[in-house]
Amino acid sequence: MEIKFYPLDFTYQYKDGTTYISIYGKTIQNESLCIVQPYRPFFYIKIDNLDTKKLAEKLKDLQVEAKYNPENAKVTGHEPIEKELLGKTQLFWKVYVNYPKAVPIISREIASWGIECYEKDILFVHRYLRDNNIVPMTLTKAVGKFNSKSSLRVPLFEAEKVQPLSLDTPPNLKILAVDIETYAKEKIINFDKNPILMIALYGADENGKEFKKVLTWKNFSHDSDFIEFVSDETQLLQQFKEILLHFKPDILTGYFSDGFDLPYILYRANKLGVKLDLGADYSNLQADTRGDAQEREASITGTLHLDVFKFVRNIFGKNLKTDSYSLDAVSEEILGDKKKVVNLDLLADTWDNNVDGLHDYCIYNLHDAHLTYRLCLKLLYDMIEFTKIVGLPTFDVIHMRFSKLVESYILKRAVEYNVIAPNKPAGKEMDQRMEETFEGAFVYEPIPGLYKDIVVFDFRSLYPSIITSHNIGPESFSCDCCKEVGKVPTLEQYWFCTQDKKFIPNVLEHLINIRAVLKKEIKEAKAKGENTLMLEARSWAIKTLANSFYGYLGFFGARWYSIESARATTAYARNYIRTTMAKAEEHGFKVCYGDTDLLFVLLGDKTLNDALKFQKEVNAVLPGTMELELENYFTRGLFVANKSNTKGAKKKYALISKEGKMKITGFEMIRSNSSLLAKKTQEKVLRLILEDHIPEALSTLQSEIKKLLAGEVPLDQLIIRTQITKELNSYSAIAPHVAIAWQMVKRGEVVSPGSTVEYIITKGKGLVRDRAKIPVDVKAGDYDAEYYLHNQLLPAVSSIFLVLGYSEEQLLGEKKQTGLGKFF
DNA sequence: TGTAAGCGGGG
DNA sequence: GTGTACGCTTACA
Repeated sequence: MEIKFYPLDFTYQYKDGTTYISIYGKTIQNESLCIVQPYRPFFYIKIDNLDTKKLAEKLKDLQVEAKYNPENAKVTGHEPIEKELLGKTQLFWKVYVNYPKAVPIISREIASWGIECYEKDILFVHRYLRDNNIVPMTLTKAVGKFNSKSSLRVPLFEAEKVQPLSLDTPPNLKILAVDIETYAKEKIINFDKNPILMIALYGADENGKEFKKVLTWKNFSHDSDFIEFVSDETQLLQQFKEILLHFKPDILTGYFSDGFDLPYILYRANKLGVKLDLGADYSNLQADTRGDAQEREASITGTLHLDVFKFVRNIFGKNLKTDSYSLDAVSEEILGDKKKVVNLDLLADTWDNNVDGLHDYCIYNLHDAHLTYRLCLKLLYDMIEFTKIVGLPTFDVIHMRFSKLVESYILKRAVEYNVIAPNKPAGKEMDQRMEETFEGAFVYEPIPGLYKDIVVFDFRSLYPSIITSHNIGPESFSCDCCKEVGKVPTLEQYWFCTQDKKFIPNVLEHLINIRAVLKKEIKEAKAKGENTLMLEARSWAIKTLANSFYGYLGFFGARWYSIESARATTAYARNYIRTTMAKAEEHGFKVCYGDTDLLFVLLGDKTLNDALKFQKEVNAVLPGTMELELENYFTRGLFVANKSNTKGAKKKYALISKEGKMKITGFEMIRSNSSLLAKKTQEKVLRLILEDHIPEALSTLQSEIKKLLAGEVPLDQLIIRTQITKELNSYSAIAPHVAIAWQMVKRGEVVSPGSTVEYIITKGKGLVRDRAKIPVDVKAGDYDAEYYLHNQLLPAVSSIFLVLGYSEEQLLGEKKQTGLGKFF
């Protein structure tokens, strides 16, 4: 018979001389099951001029003792095969062994004979998926029969054939989020000493019905329908297990559940003798309780465990503004919702002495689970799209950094290209690679000033398009045929083949092509008013992956490492931006700025049409997929000088479009630790200047100064926020924010690293830190105007006015204006 | 100025 | 798990 299903989670086992892949998934009828199929472990060896007869004999007799394994490691067969390694087609043997763990054992032995072994460290499940082109999360077909004697928690299907059907993904997955609260008197997390006090679960069943629950083991009066009391911690864990087995989530999610919640649950369960055999095969919850918490992984066979934090840290965080990946910060940015505010330091005391106070903590606990659930739901599209491109289990994908994602994608494509993967570096080679460096992008030093009529061009996907257009990669480097014609500009000892398109640039080009198709689809779907979230997630996934190829080629741990390729890519990029600048000048344009792939051109007495003509001319000679795009036209742009000297600051400018939209880059005063007064004034002033109202900008600033000095600025505009980054007593210098933190501690509040303190600098004499006060204690007007003027307001705007010819003294009205307010 | 340790997340 | 293994900041010689 034939079944259609979506694969979610994978494992393998060895039984009676055969290794079976287990695929846990859901059928299109929404039923969970396990599909098993035999698959043989193997790796490759290079057969240069070896005596193959002798080698075959040796392999046949080879047997390596293997402790803790089902049997001694043996070779079970071999077959010759032609494959390409780093651009050269050569003869290899595919060597089969008796079980997956025999691969490293046997290959190590063969390597000691001086024979090169390849693909000996590719995970068995990954190997199976790639060789059979099976993509997790997508519609798949299996042919075989059900085994009525399944010893699993789900039906067992024995497959003769498993094959992909389409890229359709499961329509409804049951997600359950988990979050725990633990007893903690000190800051240190101690699995052994401190019990779990409550466990929150939030999810939705297949009908979309909300499920919410907080389990806890102390009674108190309350009116919440989601709280369930149990007798003790043992029962808490027991009930957690019952709920999981009853709810049967397809996806179990958590926030840092790999490193905290699940390891903690497992540790306590082991200590209290609760068996957490939650796996579909009755295997135990697997979680590391020791070692580096950041690198831990937790899993339940048959259930897809997704730690949202891991996905954010490794992959999604790049396009978030926040640089903290705490649940609070990430939820706020993605969901617009924050954690509930409770004092966790008081939880242990509340637990011991004031049970009625526990209700707030239960609400807090549930809310964390709810946030996690919503984050998982929101990010699931993105996780699935990476799964589909890379072709590996979602669990594995979210644990990968970009280098590994790129490599996994290349490895998948290597199967169809009949390419053998180069080995990972080890020992000396690794050390050597780590020392190799390469020059980055070119940034033009702007002349400080206010400019008008700026046209911004950018090279679309610069690095990927250079790699594909110039055939850059380890296989095409230093070929025999193109020494004269394939030279890299400014790096002439390097050349790349101009004859055949090689593997790496081919793979990347394919990625770029599917994105181009996708972009069209998105446009069409949008025109029809259709939901494009999934397509956009896919497009984003492909773009980020494509953009990572360049970094991958220069990454020391890469199989397809090629520092020359990375160097050539940036050399080409620098050359393109420079020659394009020169060409703009030839066309009579003045260039005011350029950075990596961006080019800022002044129209001067020319028209937008002239600029388009220039663009067309540039594009006419650009090779391959390279393209210069017109990004935008800005009516005004401001470039300021560095603080320490008069040179133009790089990566720091403000632009305004015809529609009045501002684009501000790099002005570091726009930071969370600046007061609202500084932020708002800076923005107002910038806008006025860019809108060509320089006198008004000046008068606005001066009236703000006047208000400030007169004590009329509202206190909420003067609050300064600074983060406490370490334990208070480890600060050697007592800055104002540390002084404030101590004040708060004296009042019984707890200030832990990571928390932000707020303060206002008040009037008076002496040290600034002694005059820092908690905002609620400050009376209106009781602020140190001079401090705010010189430490907040002026630093935010002085570099801006300096460009226009106004010194600080002039801003303060101490000197007459000598500035020119000139245009360039 | 260079290398080692330590943190991130979580209560 | 056919093991690894990130990247930045801070501490100290």
